[in-house]
Amino acid sequence: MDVALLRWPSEQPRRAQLSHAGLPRLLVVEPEAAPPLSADELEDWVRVPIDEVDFEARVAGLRRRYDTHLTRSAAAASGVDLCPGPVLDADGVLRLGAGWVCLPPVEARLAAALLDRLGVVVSREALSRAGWPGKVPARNSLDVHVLRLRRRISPLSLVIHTVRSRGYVLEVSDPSCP
Amino acid sequence: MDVALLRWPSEQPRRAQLSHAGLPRLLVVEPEAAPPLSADELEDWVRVPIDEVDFEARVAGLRRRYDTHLTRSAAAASGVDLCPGPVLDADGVLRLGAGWVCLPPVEARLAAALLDRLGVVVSREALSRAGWPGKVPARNSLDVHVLRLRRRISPLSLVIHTVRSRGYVLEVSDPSCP
DNA sequence: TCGGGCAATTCACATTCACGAAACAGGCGC
DNA sequence: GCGCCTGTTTCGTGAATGTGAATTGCCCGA
Repeated sequence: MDVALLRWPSEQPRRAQLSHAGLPRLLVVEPEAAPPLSADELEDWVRVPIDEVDFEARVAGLRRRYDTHLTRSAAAASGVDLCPGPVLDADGVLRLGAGWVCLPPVEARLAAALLDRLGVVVSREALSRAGWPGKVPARNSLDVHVLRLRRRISPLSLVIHTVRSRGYVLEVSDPSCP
Repeated sequence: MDVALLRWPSEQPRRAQLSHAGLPRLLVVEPEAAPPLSADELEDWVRVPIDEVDFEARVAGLRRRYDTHLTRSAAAASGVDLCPGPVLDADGVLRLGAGWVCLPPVEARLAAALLDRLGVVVSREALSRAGWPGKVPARNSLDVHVLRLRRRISPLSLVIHTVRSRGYVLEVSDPSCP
């Protein structure tokens, strides 16, 4: 997950979308425009021109706040009503509710592709491209890795259904969190 | 309550005090100095010279975050009893609940880096930088110190998980305090 | 209905590499 | 000198990935 960059105030609608989705964003304030007013910890802003070091510091700060924010909401979800879907962070850690598993590189890429289309069929070709960028894996490699991914994520109540000769579908099977 | 203004990095100790006290603060970064790294939502920074409007916007943002922060903690306090996480003081004493252990310098720095991102993956590179500032330790030095740190903190129900080829995660394993 | 054929699952290795753990040695303070 | 902290060497173990082959299951035509 990365920090979204957008212009302020011209991209205000997108800011609202991101805010609603709970995603971190950095507003680049246009000249003469007033800075945004926000109490959202997942939002920050800069005015250009800006030193590159300072810019990176703003982005890094947002990332760190987002990470701790994810951790907090994962903890909160275990206790109360919040019900975020499965989330795969940049370190290959897949979280759902209170539980988490860490995925090795290939499986992390496969999981990312499946999560992108949660509940929708993902073709074997798309999975091959996602799991092995720049290569074409042997026919069985994908099967085996799907098998291993299945076993690894089953404790999280995540299930990969096969749609014969079409592809695979990732679904949350736990009824406690539709 | 107002936002505290202080120079960075020359007033670093005061920043630590304010951070510990949970008070909002705006760091004024001195010329040529690197911006602070922080995941604290009650902290922000500016580099002078700065437009007065932008400055006020930063202060106002901190105030708003502080207000919502107060509201949240009040709600949390009224709901369930506070459950303080592990704390590492400046003398290298690590406390959690009733127990405590004292950590030697290297392990204290590693623990600080892990505590800073409790529940989140910390890369081996980040840990190396944290544990050995200005040096690059041998491959196994980090392994051995993580091993020693693991053994030292296990009585406190603190666990360091390995995320293979990515880093380490510190977690509180005691179910009495999630 | 039966069997061929294909798709998918599963197992059984082999290889490589990251990490864990023990043992040892130097240094420093009490 | 003794004990603790630290760094280094060395070896073992397990994880990640790839590959081949045996097995299962489904669809469809004879």
